[in-house]
Amino acid sequence: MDKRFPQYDELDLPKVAEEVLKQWETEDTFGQSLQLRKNAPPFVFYEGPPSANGLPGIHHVMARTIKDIFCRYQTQKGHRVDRKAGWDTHGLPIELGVEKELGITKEDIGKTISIEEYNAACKKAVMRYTDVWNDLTRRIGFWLDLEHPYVTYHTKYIESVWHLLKQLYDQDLLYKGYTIQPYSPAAGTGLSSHELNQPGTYKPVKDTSVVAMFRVIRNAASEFLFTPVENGRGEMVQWGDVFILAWTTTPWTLPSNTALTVNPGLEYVRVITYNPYRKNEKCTVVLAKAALERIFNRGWEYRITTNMEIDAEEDSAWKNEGQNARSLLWGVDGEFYGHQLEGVRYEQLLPYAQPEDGDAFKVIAGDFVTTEDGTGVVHTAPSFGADDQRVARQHGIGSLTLVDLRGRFKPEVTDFAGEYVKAEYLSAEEQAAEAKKQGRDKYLSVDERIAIKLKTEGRAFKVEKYEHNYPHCWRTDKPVLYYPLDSWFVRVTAKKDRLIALNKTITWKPESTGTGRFGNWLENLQDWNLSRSRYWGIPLPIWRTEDGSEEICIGSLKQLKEEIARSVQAGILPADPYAAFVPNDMSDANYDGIDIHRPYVDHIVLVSPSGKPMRRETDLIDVWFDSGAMPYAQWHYPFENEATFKEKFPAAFIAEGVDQTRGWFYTLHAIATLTQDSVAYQTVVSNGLVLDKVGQKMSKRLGNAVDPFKTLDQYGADAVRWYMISNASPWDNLKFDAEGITEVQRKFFRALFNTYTFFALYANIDGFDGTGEATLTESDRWILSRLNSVLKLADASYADYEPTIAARAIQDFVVEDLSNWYVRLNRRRFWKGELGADKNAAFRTLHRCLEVIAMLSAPIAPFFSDRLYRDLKGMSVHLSDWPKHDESLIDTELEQRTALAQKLTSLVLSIRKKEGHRVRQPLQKMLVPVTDAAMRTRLEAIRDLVLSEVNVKELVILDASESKLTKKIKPDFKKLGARMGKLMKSVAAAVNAFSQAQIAELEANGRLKLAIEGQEVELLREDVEITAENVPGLSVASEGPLTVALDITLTDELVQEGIARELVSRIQTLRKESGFEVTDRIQMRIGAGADGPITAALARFGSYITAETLSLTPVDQVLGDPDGLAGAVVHAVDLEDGVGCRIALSRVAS
RNA sequence: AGUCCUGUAGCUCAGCUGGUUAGAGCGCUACACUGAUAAUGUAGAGGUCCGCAGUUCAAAUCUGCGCAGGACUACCA
Repeated sequence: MDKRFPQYDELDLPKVAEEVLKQWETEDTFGQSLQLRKNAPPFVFYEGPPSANGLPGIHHVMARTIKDIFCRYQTQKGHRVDRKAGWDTHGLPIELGVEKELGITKEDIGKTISIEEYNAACKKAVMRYTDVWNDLTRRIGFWLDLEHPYVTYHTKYIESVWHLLKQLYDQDLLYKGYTIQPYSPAAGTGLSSHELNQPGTYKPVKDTSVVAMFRVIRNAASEFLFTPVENGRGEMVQWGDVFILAWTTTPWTLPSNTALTVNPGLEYVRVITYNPYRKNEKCTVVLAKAALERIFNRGWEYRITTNMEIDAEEDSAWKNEGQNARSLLWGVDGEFYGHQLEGVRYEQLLPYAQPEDGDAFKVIAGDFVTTEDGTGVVHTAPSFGADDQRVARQHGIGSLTLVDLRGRFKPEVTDFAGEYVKAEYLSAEEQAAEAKKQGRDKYLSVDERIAIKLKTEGRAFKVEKYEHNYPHCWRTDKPVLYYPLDSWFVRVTAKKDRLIALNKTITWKPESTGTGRFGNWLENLQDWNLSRSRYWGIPLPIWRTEDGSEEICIGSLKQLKEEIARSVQAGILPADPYAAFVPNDMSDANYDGIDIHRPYVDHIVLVSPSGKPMRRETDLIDVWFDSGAMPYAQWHYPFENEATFKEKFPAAFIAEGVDQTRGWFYTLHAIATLTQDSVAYQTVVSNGLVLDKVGQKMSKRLGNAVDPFKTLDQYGADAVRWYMISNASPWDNLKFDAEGITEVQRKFFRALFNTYTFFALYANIDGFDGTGEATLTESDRWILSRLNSVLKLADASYADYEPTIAARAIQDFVVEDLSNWYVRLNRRRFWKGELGADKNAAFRTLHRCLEVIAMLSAPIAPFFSDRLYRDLKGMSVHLSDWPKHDESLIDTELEQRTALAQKLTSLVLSIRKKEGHRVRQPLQKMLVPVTDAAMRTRLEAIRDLVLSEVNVKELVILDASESKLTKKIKPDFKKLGARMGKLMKSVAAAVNAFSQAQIAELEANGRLKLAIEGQEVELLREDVEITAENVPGLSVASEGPLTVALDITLTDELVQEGIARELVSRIQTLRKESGFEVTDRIQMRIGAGADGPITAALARFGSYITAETLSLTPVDQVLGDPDGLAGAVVHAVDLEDGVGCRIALSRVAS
């Protein structure tokens, strides 16, 4: 037999994927698909570069699947979709990984290991897992040009980045500033705000918080705080020293305090009380009125001033228990506004050092001060807070920076010199060692010891643990400090309006990420801190004279060479270290011949216009700038490929995880806006997280991470991809459950595979070749109509970046419509009789369905659909053109009609079930009452279909209006509600209570007047739904408006036919069990009692039985002694209770 | 603390331009079917549609306030 259509024994998706992958590689199918669209309009996709120093996880399968889907879809739609791979190769994660491997810290770099060696190690480390990544990319079927990736450490890439920086510089969008920045002492670098905004950086921590007491110096400005008070004995006394209360959660910054900030517009109060940690020591404290309750909240007792002294003396409990006492006496004595406190001076709290760059220790005003927390007075340490620094600068206040870059106190802080300011910077062992030194069981943090010191000195009013969220370094997990640093910034705030306006033109999937998360981010934009004090990254191309008066930003290697030449000429640089480089030679060899990373680029000293030496600013740039520069740098634009760049900018589509919102999505957007005044991408899909099956984040620590390779091995890429896409929208988090993949495999892929196998089996037998006359039946037209509806929906969904809708529609079609309905109903047409117009129609229809489904599924399941398409059409589906949907083939009426047939069928089957009649037992008739002509027409059309489905001989259509059926009436709320309004409830109640007579009247007249709540309302026939509820005397089932009655009377003839069918079924099973081919002819003999039901059935339906079973035995010889049939095997068969026979079968040699 | 997303059957998800029996698949139970068969059909059990209030004749659907989970934002002294 000619096997035009390959047949398979079983479905093995991983094997299919492997084989198809091999085919792709030998045929270069990807290359062909690009070649095919060489001159087609481009669809531009940007691949976000992964960092190859870590292993890929299952979430990468998700992200890459999404990217692949739309690239494949657009290719099928006739676009040229180039996909250049890329690698993100610089940055902190890589450096920290290398440090760990080499067992060094940042301090060692340049000492125990040269920068050269260190960077070489980074370069090696970063590409370590490229093979693993490439393997994953291939195995999940993500088509990407892995042969020509862009790599961010290549000289060409860096040159493009320099060019971008120069553009920013020339627009005055790059500046150097001394600012307070988030700084990670553990990583040894400042952090940009978007690094701080990585998921999980803000964590709840319990810090020691202190309300410190700053002693006011008495002078003219503060005199009003020193007013004497009456002490209860009629004497006017000075109530102890006067203190300003200020709260902090970072006691380690107190030694660096240089000012106190109050809100000039807020009300403050003077409170007379006692020091909570010093028994019976009077004091006067100043704080915001609104903070009173919070500070004096421990059941501390409020007393009017005059009796306080006496009460305090009498209250021995208070005297002895101090802070633990039930009550602390206090009284408000004087109110004033914050601005009155301005200029008040106080004694330095912890006098370890004096600021040299300005005034200090006085009260200043700042609008940012609130009373939501603390005392309404902000302890101000200009070095460790952005607000602090700004307000201090405004008031000429100096600063103290008593902490070094590793997060340790400087020597001046004698009590704590050299100690880390955060306990988290010490390992458990170090903490234990420190505890020993301290002579304690447990290590006490600097914060805790400062609090103790203040308590003993009588300068603490309140010490509490305070839980709040604090930012942590995204790489080291250690707390961040705010620290004054010199850095270079991109002035993105200057273009804030453009950034916002351009964002509004971007299509975000889902929309809320763009308007909410990203939109809000842009609204609160901060300048982009570009500096990183590290080694492995793109060096900042700015050279400066020592005094900073002259500087130059280099935008190309050519320019650098020219400047070097000038410097050499001026005698500043002995020789050109890049002498080998030839400007304007764009060959890779020329570019790869030099290295412009540190330390090489650091050795270059340029000459300023006035002849002074200029050295490079030592910082690197933020790696996020690297990846944000990929639209330009991947093409070495503007030095090469200008046309290519222009054609491929901006991208039509990008996709990454939501975690990139403030990462890559932002840097792409910022750089494009600032340098091109354009978006970098028109559509962005941000996918959600992949969680484990109970909804927890996957992590190595929890051991619930899923290995992508094992998953692919086990299920094949198609099933994994299909599962991920069909289960939930990409932007919803996916609870990854392997059982879901199994289900997809079983339902969708097996149904599709079985359908194809079925087709191939009979198409091969009949030698179907797609030609010949074809007369489409109603069900052919139906499935083609459904197919076109699905095609239309899938097309629109893919175009709208809604792959889940497409996947579900395709899957439903395959499983329900095609496999469970069309193929099941039409089975006989495929194997019965010779190849003719009808059979041809069946083959063609099924072939078309499979072919289109292969094309629709190709973006999501690229391997299996390619195999399917190749088997059907002999070419790769990925080289095919997306099918056009044919509106004329969509027949809604037909689809509805078939839906009606399906519903009717299911109703009849449910009656059979209820009455205990199996489907093989034919029944005489079914009755369906109808209410209108349209319904009657529909029923006529599906009559044969339904009858054969449910094995009933006759369908009687009853006219519901005339018969004596019991009726049911239901108001149409949508129609009536609008008209009846408030009366609706009563109307509904009245309608539901209608008698059969009333229903009949409404049906007859078309209208009925009702009295509802004293008003007359008119009910029209269209306002209600009238359905038949019952057919007296018959077994009935109904669903909604549809009712079916089944006549279950059995005649002898019906019983015999049932037995005949039963026999056919048994014989077919026996044929199969005996290993006969579907086309084999047989001889048969049946032994049964002479006057039993089987004999009667054989007498009447013998020829039917022999025809169905391909039996050559003459009908009148079938009944006989089974043992008499030569070479046959005899089987005993029970048809139903008490009815049995013996059957002999033998194959006739063909 | 604020913003956004999510909350529907044991599980995964539809439905959500308001309309009266809230659906599917999986899983479970029972029965049936058998020329695709590790498939399929029918039936059953399983729901305070997260809670409360409001708008409305009518709310899973719209509004407000909560609760839970997640993501994000924040210099929070």
